[in-house]
Amino acid sequence: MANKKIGCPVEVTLSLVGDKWKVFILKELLERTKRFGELHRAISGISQKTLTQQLRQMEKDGLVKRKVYAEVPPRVEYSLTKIGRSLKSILDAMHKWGGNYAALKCKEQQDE
Amino acid sequence: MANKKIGCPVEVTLSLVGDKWKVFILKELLERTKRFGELHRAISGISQKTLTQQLRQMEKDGLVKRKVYAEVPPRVEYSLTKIGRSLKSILDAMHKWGGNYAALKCKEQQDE
DNA sequence: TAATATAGTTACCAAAAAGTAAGTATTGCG
DNA sequence: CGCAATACTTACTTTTTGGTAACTATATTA
Repeated sequence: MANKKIGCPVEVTLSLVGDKWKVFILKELLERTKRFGELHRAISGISQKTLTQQLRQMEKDGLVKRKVYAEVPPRVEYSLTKIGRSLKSILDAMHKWGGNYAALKCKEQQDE
Repeated sequence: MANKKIGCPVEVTLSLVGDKWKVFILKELLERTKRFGELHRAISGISQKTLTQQLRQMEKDGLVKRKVYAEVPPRVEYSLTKIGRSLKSILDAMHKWGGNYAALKCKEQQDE
């Protein structure tokens, strides 16, 4: 498949934050640094496995920083990097557009 | 799953354009109105089935208009609605961010 | 009359993503 | 000693997504 390799910059962005789990994680971490357990409780419906996977990918992508404390029971804190925080503008744009769209659709339904 | 129902506006947006096929279709139709076959040839790697599915969903979502001509062989033209065109700003934001990110990553690699 | 072109649809199969549930590691505490 | 707490990891299963290839419908054209 020719489109498998991510070429276009839009696809780059999409591959980094184009799914709901990453958006949820981003939203939580934009608030503040959080621990693994906090994230798990905050994002209802996500499994440990998926949360770990997404966080690891985001770490690899340079969006998230993972800090492990040498304690028992273990403590791991996740925070956004500068690049990660810069995604806020994208989320804001999507938020604004989505809100607008929902309002339009709502009005449309009432007209029927 | 509590997050299945799309609540947050960001998710609304993501559900409408959060995958590569829809982005590709949007890119083609932002150029101009195109026929089914044109889209199929322009978007390398997409199958007829998937193209149809995505177009139908986008039509349902009010992003795309489907115009059927009563001809044989059949002619069907797809174009963006006003709402569909308004997604350009989102794509542009993603394009800009993605380009920036790629440039950063590229520089980073050279530093190693 | 038979082939052609276009825009699909359908049945079947493969791959990817995500959930479930159980297991791991470690140290402090009772 | 044995249990609690936290952050995972792993094996297995389910769900979702998408591909392939064959089939359809029909006016026009040779």
